[in-house]
Amino acid sequence: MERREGMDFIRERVWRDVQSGRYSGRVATRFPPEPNGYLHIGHAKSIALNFGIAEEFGGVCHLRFDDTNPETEDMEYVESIQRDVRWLGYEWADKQFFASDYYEQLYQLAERLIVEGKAYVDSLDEEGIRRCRGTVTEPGQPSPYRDRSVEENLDLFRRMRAGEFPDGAHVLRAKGDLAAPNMKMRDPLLYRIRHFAHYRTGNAWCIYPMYDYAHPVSDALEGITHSICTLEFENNRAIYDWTLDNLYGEPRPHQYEFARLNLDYTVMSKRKLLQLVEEKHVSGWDDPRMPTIAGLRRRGVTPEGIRLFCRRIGVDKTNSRVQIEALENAIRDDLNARAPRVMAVLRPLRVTLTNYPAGQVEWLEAEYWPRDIDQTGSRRVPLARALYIERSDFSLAPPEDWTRLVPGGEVRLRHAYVIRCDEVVTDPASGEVVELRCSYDPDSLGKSATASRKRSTAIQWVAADEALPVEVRLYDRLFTVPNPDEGEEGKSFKEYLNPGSVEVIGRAYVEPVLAEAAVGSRYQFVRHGYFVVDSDSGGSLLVFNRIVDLPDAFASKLAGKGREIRQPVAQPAEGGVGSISDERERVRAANPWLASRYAELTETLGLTPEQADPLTGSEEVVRFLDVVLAAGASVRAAANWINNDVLRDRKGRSMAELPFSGADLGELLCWVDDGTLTTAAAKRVYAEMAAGQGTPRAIVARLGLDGSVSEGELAAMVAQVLAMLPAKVAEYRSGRQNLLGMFTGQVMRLAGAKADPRQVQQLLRQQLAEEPTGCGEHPTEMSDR
RNA sequence: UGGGGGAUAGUUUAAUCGGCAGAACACCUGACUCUGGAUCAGGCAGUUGGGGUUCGAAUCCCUGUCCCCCAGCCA
Repeated sequence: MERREGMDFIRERVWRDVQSGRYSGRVATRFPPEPNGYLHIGHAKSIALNFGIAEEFGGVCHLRFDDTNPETEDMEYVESIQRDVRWLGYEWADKQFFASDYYEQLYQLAERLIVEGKAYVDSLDEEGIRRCRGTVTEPGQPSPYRDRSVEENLDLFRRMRAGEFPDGAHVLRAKGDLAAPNMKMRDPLLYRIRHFAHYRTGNAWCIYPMYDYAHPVSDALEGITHSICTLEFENNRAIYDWTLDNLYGEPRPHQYEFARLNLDYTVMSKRKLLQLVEEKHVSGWDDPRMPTIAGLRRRGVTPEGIRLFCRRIGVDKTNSRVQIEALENAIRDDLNARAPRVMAVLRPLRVTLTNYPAGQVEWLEAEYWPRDIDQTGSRRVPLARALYIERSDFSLAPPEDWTRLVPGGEVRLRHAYVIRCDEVVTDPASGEVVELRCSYDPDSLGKSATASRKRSTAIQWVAADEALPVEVRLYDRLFTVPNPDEGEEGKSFKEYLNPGSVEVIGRAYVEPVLAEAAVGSRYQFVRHGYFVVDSDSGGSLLVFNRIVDLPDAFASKLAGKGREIRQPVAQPAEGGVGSISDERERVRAANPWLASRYAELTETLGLTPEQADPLTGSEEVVRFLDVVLAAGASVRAAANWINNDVLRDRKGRSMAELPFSGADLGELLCWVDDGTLTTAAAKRVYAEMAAGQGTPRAIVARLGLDGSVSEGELAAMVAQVLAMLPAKVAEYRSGRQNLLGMFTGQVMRLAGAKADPRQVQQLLRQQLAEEPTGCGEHPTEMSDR
């Protein structure tokens, strides 16, 4: 783990914690599904993140079932989750846990919170609690039960556990802050009464902990270091921290949030997926159109393909929607190297080779792999007088650039002969083409194409009588719109279901060699896509699922353009009222002294309103400014430095808490004003001051910023930098002027802050302008001039 | 509306805490090909708007805009 470059923000956090020894170098993550549904591709992102981090940092990842709600959870889901995580290629060994195993500890810890006066039993009903919670703009009101004694709370809580009360009679709540702007902190619920048999603990409990309480404690119990969850839990972090700060000390687990995955043309919420299953819009959780892990597996996608996809989409905090093409492409990239090629005809058109002897069958050698795949192997394919080719490989009226078969034209049968279409037989009634009568060129087998045949495509085919009839299921996106969750007003996501999301071809033909294909084996049907043998195969009938099709450059060209481009939303023109500056304006309106100082700054001291505004928002800032000015600094410098640097460092504190005084800053600014220090040097000094490293005078002395670099020294450093970057120098000379900033940065790093960047740039321009002495290809030699 | 989070090519994302805006997918050209696949070469295209500080800003300051989350005894 040397390089942090390219790490997502969570890995970077973990990396820093490992470096700093925050957890003695330990890394423990967890994947915490609730067993109330099947895992989907969004979970795969989380699984890859949590297990991936554990692998990369030599840590562990726990599989924990977050089962705190008996009403929705079930063993079936536990088993499906185990199966899916394992299938994705992750191993948790003995690190499998259940929140339900912690019920007793959770309960004891809750009693402790009660004893410490941090939790209470509330006897308000659901409606009452809701009313007392307030709204996002109004604070909540305390429940009349909030001030019960510890004894009473303890007694009630124990009787809750003992089953003395019906559902909803009481709850245990944390004593939070009812006025907290974060709604989650307004006395969050810790326990509720549920007389409901739990799938693991049966009737042992009738009170169940809430997520916000059970989750952090479970993390702590297991020694988790980094608790990674999705963005919608950001507000819950406050309770997470509250719980663990009260029950455990540092080092303790901390929560980090990332954006969940959204995929175009599908839905990703468990509720909606459950609906699709229960209402039979799909055949089950493992319907090949479902974004579930089970569905993807049935579809024929490999775990490696899914992991490749997860790697490519990355991890961030930005809400995003990933294009379905990204998934499809990862799947293809994975399958390309592992699926042998075979021929299949999905929509057959009969071809008779008129000059091929009836009754003769010729078995031709055919490679399984194209040249560019590093695998070998072949099978034999039967050729006979009667064949099928793809209907779409023949055209009576071909579009421009057509390279397949036309009347009178030739085409290569893949792995076999070149044929010519001599006659087209049509159904007199419908006009439909029913048969092609062709002649083959016996001399064309294995011969490379002659110039005249060069532009023909090699099409797939099967021998009509020898081919194996199979069922083929072609899957397409489940929904007709990219985001079914956000359709028109009042429309359910189900109204966007794609009626053509599956097409079953009851009788397609494949090479006889596939007769022995096992369930789950994957092939590329040449020019069609990747297919897998479905578990519905049985008896004499094989069933193939299309996993993903192949890009078809010709088809997309014919269709016109590529995918539609989403228009960015137009931004309304500016206007409106700024809240922070508004606030300052209100302050000034109520404070004549501030108002007069604002007027003075703008009218007689030459500041713009934008500069004067932040300076006059409070009296302490104005007083600070006065001290800076008294020390002799110019108004302009004082205003800029206070606005851009001091106010940032003060954030959330008072001016008095700054580790330096106005006089210090004034002194520093004087040196800038009179040229003693460069701006760059002053920034450096200021940074030290802000870090509490002493007075400006002391810092200048300590860093050796007094005095200056001689022009000669500087010129030498410039030359040295240019010598180290010959390629960049060449680029610059050929016109990439914006490299000057990079050169400047390099020299400044070498010279330290006391060099004047303006002087550096002047020297750089000079040296770079000098002609490369006739050795443009060897710019290294330019260094010592 | 209070609070929390977010905004970099069409999409998903990098950029060593102020110094070369880089990649992948998509799209377009071309080469190659017994898959209109793959591969290879090239191209199009970006810092949410406006001001400021600085030699230099995606990054710092000010000020707008847009998007997401929170008022379950779900997780």
